[in-house]
Amino acid sequence: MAKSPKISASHEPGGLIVHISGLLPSLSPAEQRVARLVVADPADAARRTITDLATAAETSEATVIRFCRSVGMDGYPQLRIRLAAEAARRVEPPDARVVGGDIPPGADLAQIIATIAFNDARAVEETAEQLDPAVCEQVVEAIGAAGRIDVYGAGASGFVASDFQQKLHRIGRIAFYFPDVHTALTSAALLGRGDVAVGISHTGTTSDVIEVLEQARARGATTVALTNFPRSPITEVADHVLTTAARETTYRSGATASRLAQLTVVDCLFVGVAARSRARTKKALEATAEAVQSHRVGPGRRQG
Amino acid sequence: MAKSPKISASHEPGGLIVHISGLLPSLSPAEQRVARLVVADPADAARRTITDLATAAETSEATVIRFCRSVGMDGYPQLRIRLAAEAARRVEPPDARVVGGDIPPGADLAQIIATIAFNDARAVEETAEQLDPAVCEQVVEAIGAAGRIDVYGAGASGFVASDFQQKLHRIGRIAFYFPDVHTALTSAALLGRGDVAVGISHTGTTSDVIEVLEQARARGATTVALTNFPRSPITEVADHVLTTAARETTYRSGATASRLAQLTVVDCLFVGVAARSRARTKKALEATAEAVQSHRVGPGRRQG
DNA sequence: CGCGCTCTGAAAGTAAGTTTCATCCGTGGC
DNA sequence: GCCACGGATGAAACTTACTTTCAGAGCGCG
Repeated sequence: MAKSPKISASHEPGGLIVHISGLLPSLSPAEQRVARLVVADPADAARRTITDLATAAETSEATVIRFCRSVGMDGYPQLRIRLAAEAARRVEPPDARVVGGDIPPGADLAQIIATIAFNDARAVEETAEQLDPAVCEQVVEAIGAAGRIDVYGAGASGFVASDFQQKLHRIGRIAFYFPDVHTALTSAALLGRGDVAVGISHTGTTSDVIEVLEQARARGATTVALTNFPRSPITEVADHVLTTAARETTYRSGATASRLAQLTVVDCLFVGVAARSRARTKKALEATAEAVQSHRVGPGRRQG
Repeated sequence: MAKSPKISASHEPGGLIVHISGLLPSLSPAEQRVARLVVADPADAARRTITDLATAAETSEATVIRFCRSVGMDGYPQLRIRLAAEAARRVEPPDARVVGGDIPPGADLAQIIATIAFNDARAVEETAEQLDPAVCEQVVEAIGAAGRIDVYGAGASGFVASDFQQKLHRIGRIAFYFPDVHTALTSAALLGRGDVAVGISHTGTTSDVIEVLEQARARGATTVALTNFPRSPITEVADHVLTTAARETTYRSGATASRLAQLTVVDCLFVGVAARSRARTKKALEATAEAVQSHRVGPGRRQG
């Protein structure tokens, strides 16, 4: 009874393979053949059935089971699962990611996708990391208490501005966005104390947006700038500056990465504002959700 | 026939869980119960035997097998192994992150930011992981060769559609976006062989977009759908289906996460198309960059 | 109201995993 | 040299897990 062939492996979640190769010399010849197969290619072993593996190791199923017990598993299924898990974990590092910014000319689409996703995700994460919660808080406060909110942005940043406007509108705040500079200027001229103006510009140098923000500030509104560059001109006309962290990249994927970063910031502000007044917000959101319901088709089930 | 209930999962080494949650709404009730258990705790599911899992989901083994097939697996053992592998890989967030998606009522802004950023970045990464390069390739080909490209999208997806249109336009492709359904329908009616129509809808159930895409297809155009749900109605009128992988979240941050995922896909397509014809693209990009230069202030670099 | 449809679980059937046991083979005692 | 012993091994019996089949339930539709 004392002769337990089972060597506990439960305490080492990570090192199953190592564990097995350590035990290898202490195993019987037939079990060693099994062990070698397993160590050589865990993922492959995990895919095999016990009969399959036994055949490959030129032995019987019984021996494979004995092997499982020898390395501390209850049975073959458990070994399989542990192997699969182990294999998955150790596959990760060898992915030579194209971390740089630019896409190599000869890249295939899979590579392009990986690169873009990496950069995009990175931009989002890094933006969040460097966002100053205190500044956000102030902005949220200002927006939450504002009589009216104007959001400015041109070109690519215009989409984000428009998105922000729509979000605020959905939770019942009075917000505007103007695709046209002149209209925006006019609107800015009508702002006053307690109102908020948000200017979005990736480079922070878009003169249209700066001008409008300046105007808003002159009228007494609280101004907020969202840009990638903390010392760009737009920051000079802003009471609060929020920055994104899209690396300087080429025109190619950079544009989108910075957009995503901006959207993330906008989302944070939005949720912040929404969280400030749960009840009112929820009601507004439900109302708008219902409004579009009739434009949805079917139950979304399979084969129509 | 082409319409197999099996949605290929073989090309996505990482995104099984995401894949499953995307498929969730298209599954039958009993299968959904199984799916939810699996998504909620993949590692645990991998440990269970099929009978066990069936019992836990209050259904029969047969249903579990059906579920396996529905998500593209050969059988239960394969699912188990894939789940184990997946679970192992995602052990990453051992920190008590608010992964669920929803924001707790008492959360402070820093927490909110962390949560949002995490979910957003996640959506981007997971979308890229499960994107099928082969399908992308076909879409890129089609767009690259198209006489004309129409991009459709309503509401939030409209921003993305518009973004895509603008991108394509910037590299010299003839692309259109219509904020209005009727105009879009009219345009779709004018499409023909060799043209491409792209429909964007997160839920895949937006009737306006589906109708327009259907129209485009009837006219002989190549149709592309971009949605989060691989079996939603919109996929039935599309020649190529691209999916995003934003988890089902509440309206709050979910909306932005799905937007980011969509933008990432659009960006991939864009870069793909651009890469197809470097020379022409580059010239077009430089020209457009110059055009907005006069609207920039100062030296365009940081220190304003 | 009945037809056809999908969804579902019970039960039968098959394959996988586990145990048992007889055999083999090397070792050491007599 | 012969025999008893014990671990290692695989064949076969056995058990459990997985898969398929099928009939009934429920639902939408004409």
